[in-house]
Amino acid sequence: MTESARTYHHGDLRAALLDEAAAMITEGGAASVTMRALGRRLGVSRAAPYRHFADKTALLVAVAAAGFDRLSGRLQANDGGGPLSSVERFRRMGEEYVRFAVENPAHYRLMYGKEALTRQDRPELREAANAIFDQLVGVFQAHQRSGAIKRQDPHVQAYVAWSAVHGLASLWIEGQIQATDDIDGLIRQTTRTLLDGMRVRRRREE
Amino acid sequence: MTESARTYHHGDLRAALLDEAAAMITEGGAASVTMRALGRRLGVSRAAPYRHFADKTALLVAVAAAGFDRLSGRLQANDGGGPLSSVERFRRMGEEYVRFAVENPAHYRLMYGKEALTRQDRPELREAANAIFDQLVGVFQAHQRSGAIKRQDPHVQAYVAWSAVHGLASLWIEGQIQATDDIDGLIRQTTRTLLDGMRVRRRREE
DNA sequence: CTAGCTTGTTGACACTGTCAACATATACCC
DNA sequence: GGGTATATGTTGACAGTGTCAACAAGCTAG
Repeated sequence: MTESARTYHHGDLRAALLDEAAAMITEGGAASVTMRALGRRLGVSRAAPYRHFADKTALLVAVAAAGFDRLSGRLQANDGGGPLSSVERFRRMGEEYVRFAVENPAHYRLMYGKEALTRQDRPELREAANAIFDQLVGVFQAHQRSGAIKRQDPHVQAYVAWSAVHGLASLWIEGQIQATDDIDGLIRQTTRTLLDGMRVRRRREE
Repeated sequence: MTESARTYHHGDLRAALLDEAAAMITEGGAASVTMRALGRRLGVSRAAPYRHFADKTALLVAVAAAGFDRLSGRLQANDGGGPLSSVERFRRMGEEYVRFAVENPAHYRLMYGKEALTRQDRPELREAANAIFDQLVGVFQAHQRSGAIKRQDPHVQAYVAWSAVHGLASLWIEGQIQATDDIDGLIRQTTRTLLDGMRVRRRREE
């Protein structure tokens, strides 16, 4: 009514729901997303969303999956550039990853936290997360080939690095880091410490 | 009625609520905690909890605070031991920290996630978390004094280390790490990489 | 044009957090 | 002791939630 002669059928409610849900998440966190509010905001009835998503969890899973796509795209776009050294590739990847989380805190939480998404295992999300992880593993493999870091299961190295970066993003998002507001500095310190810690060294130490 | 002549007054409802809420969190996550269910499980009416906690968030904050106490206690108990090297102190601290998270996933999530606890700033939780962080900073100060790692703002080092450990715990809890079930191995790799990365080195590199 | 599928709507149910009004037990004072 | 204030517990009520069933409107293929 307010908008251009809205017909009975919405047109593309599914996409609109995903957009609107993402907007609500940004505004007030995942907890603020309500099936009824979604309908209200889109000028549609409260049960309309159920024609497109089995339940609220399914909706949120779809939003999270979209988030993974965006993150993955950003990481890849940032990686392509020129013929970068593997050190630089890793550094950039970490920075971009944390930046995404910092810019989209609620969205990031939804993607990597199980709280809002019940405890159910969602294969779609698992796959999306795995794809990003595999990208990271690839960087470490290249990095090993260049001879800069220890030869060792790159999955383990990737887990360690991912932990550090994810942890930094999480703590920052949850407001646990207050002593400084220099997130970029912390990111640099983190990536440097990781790379130094994985570097080959003369004297073995265990 | 079922229990030893329950009187009108419960005796110590407040403590019972905290215990029961913690139990429910363990069983079904923070989302499964319901004021009404709490009353039901304790044989008390649905509004009774409101005599002890202003609202549900206050209850959960109290539970989270109790969790911080337990974690802090565990870390300290584990630290006291003998005259350990600072390397060993850090290693143990990291291990104990992750172990706590792995053993009490929902509780840990509640402590460090803002999702379940609205976005409000809770000074009590902040303080509790800070106390634990300060403990970590102390370890790094000692570690610097022993000459093993770079002289640098120990807060930064502590943030980097905390990030890695918190990230590992989070990823593990959320089921993101599946390639291996050797959490202990990952903990060791993480702490070693961190220490190596902070070690003093001959040739400077930037 | 009509039959059927898709997408939307409304009514209803059980559940939630929370408040106000009321009831009972305990603590304390004379 | 008696009596009153306070702390603690109870019930009724309200608005809000996710979700389903029954119904309605529009689109699409024959």
